[in-house]
Amino acid sequence: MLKFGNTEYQCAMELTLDLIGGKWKSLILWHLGENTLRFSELRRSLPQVTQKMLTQQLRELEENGLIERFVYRQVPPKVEYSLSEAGRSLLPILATLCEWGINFVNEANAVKKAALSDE
Amino acid sequence: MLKFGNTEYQCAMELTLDLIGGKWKSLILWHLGENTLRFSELRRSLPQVTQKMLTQQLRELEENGLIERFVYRQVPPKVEYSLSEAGRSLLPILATLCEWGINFVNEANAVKKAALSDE
DNA sequence: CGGCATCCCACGAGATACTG
DNA sequence: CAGTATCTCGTGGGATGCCG
Repeated sequence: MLKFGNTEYQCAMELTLDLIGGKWKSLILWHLGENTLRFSELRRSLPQVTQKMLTQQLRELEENGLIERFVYRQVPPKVEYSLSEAGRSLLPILATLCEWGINFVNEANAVKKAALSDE
Repeated sequence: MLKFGNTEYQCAMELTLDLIGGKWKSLILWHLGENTLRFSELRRSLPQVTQKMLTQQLRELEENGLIERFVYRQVPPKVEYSLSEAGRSLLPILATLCEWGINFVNEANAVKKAALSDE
């Protein structure tokens, strides 16, 4: 039995999904990568995500200590986001996941092509 | 640019999320693991997921070739689910993800305890 | 520029009932 | 037992407008 915050989890996968399973979270983490990005840059690199959703997911990621938020006290405002150390430790795993995905579709497409040329 | 089915993806992470990013998908895959489970067994191991949701996610996983579904033609019906080869190839990555999650909360809790004893 | 606050709708998902 | 089908409701999330 695992505990984090005020929630208890039956298994580690549930816990992990709460951390990075949000609709856009892993995509955000992945796009941040080793970079530090301004809010507007992040928006541009994730056009599918609305501003509201992006803000919301960023807040949750920050709360859980996966990313860091740095506010420049100036006008006009400037806010930068970057991965925390914990966030960075996740990057290699996300990279593996991506490779797996690419591999998976490549094989799937290869199988389909072979089937077509059989007809 | 990647293509799978009739969808095009800007980046591999998007593609991967479409495959396993569904609300319960990775949890289902993880619980299946090396086992073959009947529908009812799966339900019992995932009490948070309603029957409707479970069926739906299973269908999508099957469509994408991540799991296999075997129907025994008998009354009462019996249906078994197991990971496909592609699905099994994902298991090690999910395991790493779990470890990361455990590690993450352990460190977070340790930090919190240290802070408390400082007061 | 980087947000909240508000309004509002669509659809995700639960509950229930029925079937091969 | 392992599903579909139907109805329903709550809320996730889009659109818009305002603020430091």
